[in-house]
Amino acid sequence: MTDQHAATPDEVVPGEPSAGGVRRARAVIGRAVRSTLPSRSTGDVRRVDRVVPEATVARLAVYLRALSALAEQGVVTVSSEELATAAGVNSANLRKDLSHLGSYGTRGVGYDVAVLVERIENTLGLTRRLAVALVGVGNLGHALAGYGGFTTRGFHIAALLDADPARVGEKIAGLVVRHVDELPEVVSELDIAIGVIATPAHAAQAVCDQLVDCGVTSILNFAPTVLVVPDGVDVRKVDLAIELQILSFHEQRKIRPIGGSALEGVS
Amino acid sequence: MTDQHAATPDEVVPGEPSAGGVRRARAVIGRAVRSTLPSRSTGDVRRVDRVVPEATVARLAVYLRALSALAEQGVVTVSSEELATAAGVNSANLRKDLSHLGSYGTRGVGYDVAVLVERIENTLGLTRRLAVALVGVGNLGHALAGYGGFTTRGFHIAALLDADPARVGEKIAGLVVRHVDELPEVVSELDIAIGVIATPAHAAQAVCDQLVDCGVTSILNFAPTVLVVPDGVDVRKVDLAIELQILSFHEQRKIRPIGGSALEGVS
DNA sequence: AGATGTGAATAGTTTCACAGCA
DNA sequence: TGCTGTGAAACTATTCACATCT
Repeated sequence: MTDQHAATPDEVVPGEPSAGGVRRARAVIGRAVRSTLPSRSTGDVRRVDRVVPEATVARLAVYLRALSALAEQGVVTVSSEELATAAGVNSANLRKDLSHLGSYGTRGVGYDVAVLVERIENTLGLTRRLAVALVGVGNLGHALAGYGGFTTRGFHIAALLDADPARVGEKIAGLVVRHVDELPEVVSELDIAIGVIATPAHAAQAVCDQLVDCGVTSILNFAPTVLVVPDGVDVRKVDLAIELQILSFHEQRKIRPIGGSALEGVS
Repeated sequence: MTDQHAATPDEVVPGEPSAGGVRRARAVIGRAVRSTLPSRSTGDVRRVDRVVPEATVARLAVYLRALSALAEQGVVTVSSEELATAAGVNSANLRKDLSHLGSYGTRGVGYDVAVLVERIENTLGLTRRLAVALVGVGNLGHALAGYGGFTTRGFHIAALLDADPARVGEKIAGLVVRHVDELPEVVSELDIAIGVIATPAHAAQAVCDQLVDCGVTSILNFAPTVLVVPDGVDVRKVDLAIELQILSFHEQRKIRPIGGSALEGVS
């Protein structure tokens, strides 16, 4: 199924039951995902069918970042309390999350940072380095191409594409921009696993269709549009306007009436 | 929820119960928010205390965009089915969402597009135009400054700031970059309601603290860091690396074993 | 008829609280 | 003793199914 997702965290645009062959992307958040995991980082063969809830997956990435920072500082062990604080979550939530990956902590002690890093990287599939194609090198795409975010572990931008002939041939961040019509060759030659759409809204669906036709089944969409994709394609969406509007909603709620029985707290 | 939130939906990094005075940002997604609403777009005085769930708020912004497109096409009425399709959600979900704003549909007919637009804009607080300050005009910040996303209804970028003296004075998108130390004056002079952090990770917490000190209580964070903020401050986060890692997780799950009892679907 | 609005059922997520192990 | 791992409880969200109204 497909995932149509609002970043955001949060985020959070749900799926829809099927109608024809093509349906809306399923919500990334909300459903647990069956996962076959090696049960230990030692080379044992036992495999356990586990379920990692969507909400947990999103947080694992956060834990991973916090753990990497700890590892750099030479920290060897963390308690759930410490790591939870660093990640901004409740410690019980963290323990529950980690329990979905198996038991890797030591009671009375905590978690071994290195072991946990490896375990999470494995779960998220970050041992491979997935090739990313970025379509649309306008304002935002240009910035994304040079942004450090992609060079994080597990990904590399392998190709830049644009529909504008004037931009084709331009060199950005060491890559030459190719025409979007070359997508089929680019995808197969470079083994593209993830497509990032940073085009204007009106072009996004067409680009998305092209990506899907080329066999790309994971898409990150920065264009302010709902993408329609076939089953089996995951779409996540990052939408500035929506984030701002959500903040606006809460901002509005903060304004206290003058004689003020203020709204209790904000939460 | 403090919204420490992944665009994405997913996002979806929860808050944490208090510990000292300063706690983690509360999760934006997950808790309903009490909202005092005028009950009709007619000028009647009746006010109803309603609750709008967080998940609903996030979707209202999506509905709004779809409705605007419909309005431009001259469409006067939509059914929940049509609008739900355009927004990529289940129609029952949409109806439930809208029911939180009151009853604005007509049975047997559908919803009046214009009425619904106004109703949602009101709920999201988009009648005011909130002033946004963008801190960090590096790669990403530069792009955001020029990006159309902010000029969406309800917002305008009022100030650009950076810590790098070499960048101060530069003119971007019609605005002169000011030094981040001028934040207090900038915030009060321009009545900044939302701070956008597009700095490197290591600078983000300091900038966040400055914003909060200046009285800004809504923050959109593009830096890959968990921000710690006092109660009452909302943080939403857009995190590229996390989005990619979530896609990676699902990508990994798609790979079928060769003799393959494939994993059934992906969901 | 046809579509809304909503109670009830279901599903997913977070938090509590504590048993159990190091 | 201290911290993990986890059942159970609480809460939030989604979907179904249908009464209700135009």
